[in-house]
Amino acid sequence: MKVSTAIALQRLQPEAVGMPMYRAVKRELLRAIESGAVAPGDALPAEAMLAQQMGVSVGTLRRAVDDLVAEHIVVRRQGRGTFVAMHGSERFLFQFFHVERSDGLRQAPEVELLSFEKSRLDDEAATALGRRLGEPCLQIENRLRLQGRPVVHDRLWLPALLFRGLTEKRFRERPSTIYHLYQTEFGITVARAHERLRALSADRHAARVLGVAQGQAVLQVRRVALDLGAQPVEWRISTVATAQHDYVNLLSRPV
Amino acid sequence: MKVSTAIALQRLQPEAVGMPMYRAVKRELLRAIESGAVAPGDALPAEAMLAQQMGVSVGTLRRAVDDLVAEHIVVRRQGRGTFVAMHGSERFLFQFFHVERSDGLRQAPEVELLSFEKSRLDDEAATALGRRLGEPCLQIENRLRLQGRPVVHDRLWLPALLFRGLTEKRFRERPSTIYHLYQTEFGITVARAHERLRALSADRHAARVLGVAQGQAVLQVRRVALDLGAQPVEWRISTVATAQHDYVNLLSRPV
DNA sequence: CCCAATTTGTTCGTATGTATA
DNA sequence: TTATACATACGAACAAATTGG
Repeated sequence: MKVSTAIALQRLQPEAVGMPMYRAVKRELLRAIESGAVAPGDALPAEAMLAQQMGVSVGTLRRAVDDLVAEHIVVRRQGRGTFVAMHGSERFLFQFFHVERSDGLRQAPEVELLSFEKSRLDDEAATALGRRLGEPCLQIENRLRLQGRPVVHDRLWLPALLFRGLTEKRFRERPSTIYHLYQTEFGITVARAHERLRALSADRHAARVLGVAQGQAVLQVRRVALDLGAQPVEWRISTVATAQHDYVNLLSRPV
Repeated sequence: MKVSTAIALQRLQPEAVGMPMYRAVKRELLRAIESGAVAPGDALPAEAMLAQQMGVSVGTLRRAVDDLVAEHIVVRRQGRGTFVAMHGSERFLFQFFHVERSDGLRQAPEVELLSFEKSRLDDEAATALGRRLGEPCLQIENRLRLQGRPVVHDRLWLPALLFRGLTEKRFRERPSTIYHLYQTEFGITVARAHERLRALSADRHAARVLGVAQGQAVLQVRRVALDLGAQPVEWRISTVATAQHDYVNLLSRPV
């Protein structure tokens, strides 16, 4: 694991910016992370070093990092350093996967690839991704199992321009989560997402994949995933069989 | 609006507590708010005053208040003060109401009371509320309209012991949201909630209330609302007609 | 096992800026 | 205008966790 001792950073002048210093510092750090100057998993330079480089006090630097921590963009470890957050199963489960068994049992799903093909963005996907209709994309279909049972059917649309060189083989042989693959192989970090949920009747395809009766009520989750710069990078429609599982949402978890 | 100039607060000794001072300060402030020493809408004493009373620096005091702000328990207003957060339509919409029209239009619902009766907790409600089976409760049924259309059917279970003296008249004639009523009339502040969502087929009752076909897929939201001390105070089952509306969830909103 | 160096975590105090009444 | 309150920024000291010798 690389430890950055110094990275290219702007020295900030007080008042030169129309915002508080700690905001400018945050933007500068974000820029360095987005640009790849510090890769996921790497440690940032120490706080004292960063503060000196950018010409601000340690307190101001920490204020900026506090924000990045709150957004899960970096993680602090006392005695070790501050690291660019990496996507892995823990974070996936915590931040991006909301389905668990009705009795509260929470486990990582087993993912099974159903299909992988080059395609073009339809109207809905193009709109969601803020891209042009008909733009080339990769379309991927997964089935997720929990406790051995098929529970989620995922369909993903990825703009081909953002994922150049992604093949079925590379996708299938990823060592960790999908978002980990985006991050390590394509420099795309999913920072947050918007989801819209609705109930509908399972169509023939979804029913077959999930092993439920056609017409059965299922939960549909439509997600746009955004990168660090808030640019849409993935459009996903998940269908969830909620006979024995729930979609869980915690409103205002305690700190 | 009352402005507290001094409230009963413990003076904290460093090291006397097995946690950082700012955590102890936060707990002490929470205690004061829970006890009603500062009522919702009231201003806390100024930061300098609080810091002096509790024997900590302003920086430490602010660190504690930062946490309370993040949890929406208090709100700061520069130049005015720090206020105990009040439940109102804005907060309701922002934190506890997740249904909006599919095109993204977000409005406060019109609420219509369908029934109000004294009852007893069934197994499911008792479990959710952490109370004994058969304990007296109030059971309330509402219909919520968005853009004139019936969209949500709510059933609420309230432990009678926590809402003594709540009558249909008082409930019906509340001037604002339900959570505002809990807060102002019963000293119960809903601070957060857990929700579990699933899809199912509308039963006859829900279908009639929402004006959809029986057997139509609808979204069911089961919510436990917790007060400041994390005690369950309300159990609610909402049924949402998602033909033209969605349940919206923002994962990691930016700060 | 202990020590020393490094890094983040906590706490203090002070000064100045900005918004409000 | 003045006073008050929160917001930003600085600098310093020590505590706690980690790592490597």
